[in-house]
Amino acid sequence: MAAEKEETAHRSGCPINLTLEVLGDKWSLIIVRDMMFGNRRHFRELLAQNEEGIASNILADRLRRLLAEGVISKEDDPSHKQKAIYSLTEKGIELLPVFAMIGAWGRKWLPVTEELSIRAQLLEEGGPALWEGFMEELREEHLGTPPARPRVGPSVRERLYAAYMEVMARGAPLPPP
Amino acid sequence: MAAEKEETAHRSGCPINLTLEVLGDKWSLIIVRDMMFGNRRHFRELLAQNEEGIASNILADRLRRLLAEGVISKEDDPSHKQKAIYSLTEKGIELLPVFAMIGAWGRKWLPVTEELSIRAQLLEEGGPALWEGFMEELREEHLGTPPARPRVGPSVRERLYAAYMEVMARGAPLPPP
DNA sequence: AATTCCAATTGCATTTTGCAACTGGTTGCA
DNA sequence: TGCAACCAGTTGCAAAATGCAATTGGAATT
Repeated sequence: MAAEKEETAHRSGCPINLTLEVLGDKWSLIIVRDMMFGNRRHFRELLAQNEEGIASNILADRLRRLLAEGVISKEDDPSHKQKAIYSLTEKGIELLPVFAMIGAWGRKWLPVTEELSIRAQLLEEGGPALWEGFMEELREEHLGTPPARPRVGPSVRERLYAAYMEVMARGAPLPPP
Repeated sequence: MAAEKEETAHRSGCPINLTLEVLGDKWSLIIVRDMMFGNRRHFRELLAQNEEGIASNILADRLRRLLAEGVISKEDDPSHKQKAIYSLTEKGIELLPVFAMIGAWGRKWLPVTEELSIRAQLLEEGGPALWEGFMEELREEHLGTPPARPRVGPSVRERLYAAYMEVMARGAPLPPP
């Protein structure tokens, strides 16, 4: 028998490198972003509502990989025999601070549009306290974890969405119908 | 004449997406990491001392792209007519918090080796105050910015390197000769 | 019974990656 | 002065990844 000692061979044991081996392409984090901030849980939602126009074969491939890496999980939708529900795992939820930092950097240095960067701005201004609140919400939604204490007022996701809508209402260029 | 209205076409104006368009591959951040934490400034250093074994054509291509994106800069080495010195720009230096978060995530969730993750651990424990100190050092080294106030004691880079050597001395597996 | 919805898969052309060898020039040393 | 080592890449080529459009087989809706 040939050797197959471990799961996969890695280029190195450096945390930066290993993260890039898992997430270092142009689509994986886009999908996690849509699940996290856009609350997309089905293949169709991820495909049709994606801002960047991901192709269905790429989406299927990346979902498979993220699943294999334990960043997301997949289960049957009880109401539809052929619908699958994708959820973030704790490993995936904890990518939030990474998104916050990447978003802040992109907002500062790249030609972002206002309506798509307002969420990044709020996340940056809210800091770790807001991140933790959002992660708690994600644990409720994706892991079924009961809330430590009942929430008062709108959720972080609702606040992010409200800010987005407000920018849009102020006359930001409309996204394609 | 055909239309060529802007520099490049983007998939969307989302900060996450734009960052991925610039850095979303398996090598770009590896190169920035080596420049930032390993103090590699020449092509040969980046090529030969790279832990993951980058190929020279990939390295040349990524340096070209990072240069075009303004993440790094390039100048002639006055001492060697054919040596080029690569430096981080402010835009590149400000990737440090992104590295800190990615490193923390990788350290928690991926099979890192101790000797290659000790730096990530120190960066995580040091928090934003340490990051700012390191970024100040990088501005001195790469931008020539005079220090706001003279440094006392070892630099952040020296401290990170000392911790790495200490782990190695404790008997971590040796890297290949 | 027909249409729409669902999560993908297939075929194919294009692009990117990875590997090894090589290039034209410069520098250091005997 | 000559030669080896060093420098920043480039070249050629095979393999893999990506992008696009069309399609699949079954399930829910009307």
